[in-house]
Amino acid sequence: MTIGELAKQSGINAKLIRHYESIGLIPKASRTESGYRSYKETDIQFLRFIKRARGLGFSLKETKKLVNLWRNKSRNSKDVKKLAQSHITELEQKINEMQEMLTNLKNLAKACNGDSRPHCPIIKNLESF
Amino acid sequence: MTIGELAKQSGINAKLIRHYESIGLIPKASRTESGYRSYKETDIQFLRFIKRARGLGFSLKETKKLVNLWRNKSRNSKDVKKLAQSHITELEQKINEMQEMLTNLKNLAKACNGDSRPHCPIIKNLESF
DNA sequence: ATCCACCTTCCAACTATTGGAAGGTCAAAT
DNA sequence: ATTTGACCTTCCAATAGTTGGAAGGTGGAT
Repeated sequence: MTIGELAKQSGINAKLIRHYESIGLIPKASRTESGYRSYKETDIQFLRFIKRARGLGFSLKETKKLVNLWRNKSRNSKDVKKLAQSHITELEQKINEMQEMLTNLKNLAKACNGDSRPHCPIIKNLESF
Repeated sequence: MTIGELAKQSGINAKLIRHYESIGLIPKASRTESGYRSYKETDIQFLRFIKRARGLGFSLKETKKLVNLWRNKSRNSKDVKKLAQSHITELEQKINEMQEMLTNLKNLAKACNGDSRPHCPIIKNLESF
């Protein structure tokens, strides 16, 4: 299976698969005589795992840890949960930050006439609040 | 006023001020004979404006546009509002994405025992859902 | 004269992904 | 047999934003 086929099957494009290999997130692929990367069926599952972890917002480092836990048949679910929990906290923080930005900005935008005159509460607010 | 003093007054550190200058977000500072950057009082206001725009989540490009609108005494508040509105939309999208991640992850974490056994719904979910 | 805190520039790291350039390979059609 | 197009290879760079260090110059006080 070529990298292009794997990309199609996994939903991660070839460029990114090579990149993931280069940073050690995935192991080095075996090669054909001519130097093409060669993959097995199980690699599809592997990359899909990564894609899903990324889809939950895990960083590449966290994803790497999750992969290791996945591989480790004698893992403690505690360790997985801990990882998830800390990511949950991060997400909550970021959401709260952005939510606050959003609220502020919405209030400002509501107060702005949005016409052809220069007066603007948004600018006023940025000038000094 | 040196860059260090400006940094203290504006809340943007010296390194970043130099960087903002290098990318053209702020104009090139005048220099003393020995080559030190030299700033005026009004530069504090300027940098604070930038800091606030960043605090609302505007990108550096958007911030640059806001600076231009601020400078432009014959601006249309419409243009400011448009900028704000598109940023609001971006924020809402990102918040929604992250909120969905958060909800999914919370459900998985709740279902995970978090003990010393390997069974884990989080891993199960990543394997295939 | 020396010392410390500050300033200068340049280069690199971080996170994650994408893009291009320059070149090799495979399979099918001519 | 050769050409074409789609694929593969590596390497280097850009995106966004900030931070870090190295190597060296300057200011002011002791």
